[in-house]
Amino acid sequence: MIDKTSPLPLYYQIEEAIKQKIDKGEWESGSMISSEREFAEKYEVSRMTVRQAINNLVNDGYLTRRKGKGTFVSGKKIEQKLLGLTSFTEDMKARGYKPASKLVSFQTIKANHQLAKALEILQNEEVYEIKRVRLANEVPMAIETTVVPVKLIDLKEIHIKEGSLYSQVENAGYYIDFANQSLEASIAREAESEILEIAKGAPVLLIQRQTYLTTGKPLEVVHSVYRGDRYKFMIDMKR
Amino acid sequence: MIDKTSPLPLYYQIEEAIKQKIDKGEWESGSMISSEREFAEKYEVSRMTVRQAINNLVNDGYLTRRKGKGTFVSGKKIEQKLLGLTSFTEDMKARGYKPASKLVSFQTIKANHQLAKALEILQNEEVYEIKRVRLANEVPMAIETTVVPVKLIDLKEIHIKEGSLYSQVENAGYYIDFANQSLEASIAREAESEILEIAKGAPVLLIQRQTYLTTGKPLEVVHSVYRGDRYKFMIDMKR
DNA sequence: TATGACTAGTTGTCTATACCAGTCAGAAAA
DNA sequence: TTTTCTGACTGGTATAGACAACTAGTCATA
Repeated sequence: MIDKTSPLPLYYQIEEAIKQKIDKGEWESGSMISSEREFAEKYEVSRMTVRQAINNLVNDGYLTRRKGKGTFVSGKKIEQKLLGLTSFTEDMKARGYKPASKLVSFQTIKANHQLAKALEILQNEEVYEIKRVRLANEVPMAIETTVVPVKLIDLKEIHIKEGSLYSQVENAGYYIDFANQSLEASIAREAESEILEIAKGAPVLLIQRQTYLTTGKPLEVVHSVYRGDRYKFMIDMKR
Repeated sequence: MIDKTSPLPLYYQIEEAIKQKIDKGEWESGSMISSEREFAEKYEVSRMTVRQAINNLVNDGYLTRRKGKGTFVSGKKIEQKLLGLTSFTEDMKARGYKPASKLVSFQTIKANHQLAKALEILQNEEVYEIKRVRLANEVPMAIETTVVPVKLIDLKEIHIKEGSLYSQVENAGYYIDFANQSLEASIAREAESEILEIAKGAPVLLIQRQTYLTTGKPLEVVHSVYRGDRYKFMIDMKR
């Protein structure tokens, strides 16, 4: 299992062994792996060597440590990777604007055909629809609509107002598996142009994101409309 | 300098101390920092503790280790980060389209005021202007215009046709320091609409990138126009 | 029935030490 | 003078052990 005579470092061999188990799906997202001491005993190496292997996997996003509890297989994170493009709050702060988010509406509606298909639920099933306006220095910059199936999770408006949807999802025991996102230029429709205070037909950026859970089911569909005249996506590569 | 009675871990205090020196510019890119053993002696901690601090900074991209030589303040990376958004070729392949790039023109022109300012050269100085059309399955998807000061590097058309500008830049002994990129929705102008085979006034995505060398001078200005109706930026987050 | 103390388990931090593996400059040998 | 070797430096790997901080369950007690 581990070859002590190999020129490959021990920690690296352990790292690969663990990574394989995860990639093959033998160890599922959210499940606890052996403790550091157990690994050390099993592979007949010191605990620090096991820690080095695990550290690398934590850095690569494969594992998550919880002090006092253990080490767990990560749900695949999207937040960091999306950040560069979609974390409006961070983005605005970095540019010296005051970001704000206004909850426009929070309601349960019945899924139409398109939504039902995207979320893999039946037509007319209930979904939460969360509409927010994103502001920079009080100026509306984008409309963001998030849709989540009701049967998946019990959402409270109060929590939406302050915290992250994703933390509520993890509390409910779900883990995000992957997401895909698309971005395209388009033209403002009437309802959007009013909220964004731009002319109908003005250029806008559409961003759509679909997020999937480890269960294989979709968690959410997010639809964002950014005004094209004021909002520039800036991506700084300064380190 | 380091407070051994503080509840903050020692490695963390060291980490912050080093990070500060770098952020403040006291330690320049490419310069060597003290060896691990020197830090250990200076802060009166064990070498392993210093290593933990340095490890974190290496993971964050602040430092680079070179076995047998020392630990150095990193140059800032861009290519990987740009990839997700701008490597048209990879992007198209991943989606199963056949990407192609057609060189429309390669010429030296005199910089106008705006270009001169962006590239930090004098007005009317010579610059290379490289215009390409990006195709997917023979359909034009984007126009890309790259402008580089002539005095910076000796570019050959033949090399532009096949290889990367960046490899030529590194061959000439220049290194990219950082870049910034902006992305916005806009409307196609006449010249663009013709090449992209869309209507004048149709929505397009504008992407602008400015790249800087470690010398502090700008290397290039890249201006891209993507058609909004056909091109979607897809960003997959599958790990 | 609650509450609090204890305990066994986890990861987190830190030490002191050892040897390995590159790098480079200067001393020694050719 | 040129080449080779050696030694002193660098980071890389690995050990064994200690104690701290945190979690969750058990068990005795009020």
